[in-house]
Amino acid sequence: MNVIECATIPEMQHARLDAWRTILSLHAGVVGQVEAALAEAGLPPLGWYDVLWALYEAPQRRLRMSEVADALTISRSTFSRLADRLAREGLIRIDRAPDDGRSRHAVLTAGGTRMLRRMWPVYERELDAAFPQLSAVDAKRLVELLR
Amino acid sequence: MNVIECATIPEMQHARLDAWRTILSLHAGVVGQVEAALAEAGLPPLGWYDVLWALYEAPQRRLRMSEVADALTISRSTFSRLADRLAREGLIRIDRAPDDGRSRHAVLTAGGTRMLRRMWPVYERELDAAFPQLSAVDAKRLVELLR
DNA sequence: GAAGATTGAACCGTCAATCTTG
DNA sequence: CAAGATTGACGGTTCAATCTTC
Repeated sequence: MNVIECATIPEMQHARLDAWRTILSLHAGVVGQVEAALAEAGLPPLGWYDVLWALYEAPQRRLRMSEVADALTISRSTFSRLADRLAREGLIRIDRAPDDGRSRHAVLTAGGTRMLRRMWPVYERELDAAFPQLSAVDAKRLVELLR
Repeated sequence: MNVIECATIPEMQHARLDAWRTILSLHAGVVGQVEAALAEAGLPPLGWYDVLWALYEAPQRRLRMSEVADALTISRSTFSRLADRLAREGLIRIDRAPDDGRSRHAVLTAGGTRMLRRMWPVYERELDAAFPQLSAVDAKRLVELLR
């Protein structure tokens, strides 16, 4: 993030830049803390949580492979391999889609739900530590500003 | 991000969670757009920009290897290899530290500064597109909320 | 022996090519 | 041929082991 020619950049640019830099550093910091806490607890990485949570939210606890990839902003091939790992641990199942033979569904298993319940408290604790002073009102204002 | 037992989570938790989710999705979206725009323009990835910018900001345009790694929240070994690539392209130089023989300095070259000037406009354009309506006042409020 | 940094081996992510089904 | 998904090959990231200097 930068202003190579400071004098030529109007104030709005600087303020936005500052906001983006803050978001970047906050993001890196919190994600780093959460990853460390999960590893410390002998739990899988954050990426696994994201998959389990996406399926938990979905109707029938299932989504098409490409829907999960899009939801997580990762490529289809990346999710294909990630899903293999999760399936090998019994946290999800990969089924053929009943209506379209080309498509597969990633399905959350009971073991996957249990893992979600084990990971969430660790995640939550780090979020609480990261935003100790943020009130509900401030949090809502934040969401409004960012959307 | 999750509330497995919705009813038991107080409102503050939910609002914070919502804020964090918003930050996550904003981050993924903007970073994705910037990476795509850089690749489109035949420029190096965002990680290279971060290195060049960190050095540009530093006194004497130089930092110890581990200082760069810490600043970017990546491991020392990752930066060691990343620095090799940048040095191979002539964007940085790696010097022995004058005072401590164990330490090395990553030093921004003239070519590195030129690359920074080529990458920044592309980056900036994507930031403008990402925050079209965020005023300077809002941006400042945002930074206050997050710190 | 401790601190700064780099390397070997294994793992993860992506692109392009491929396979399968519509 | 088009759409959904997986695989091979390649490059990037990490941990642990190593090397060098204090």
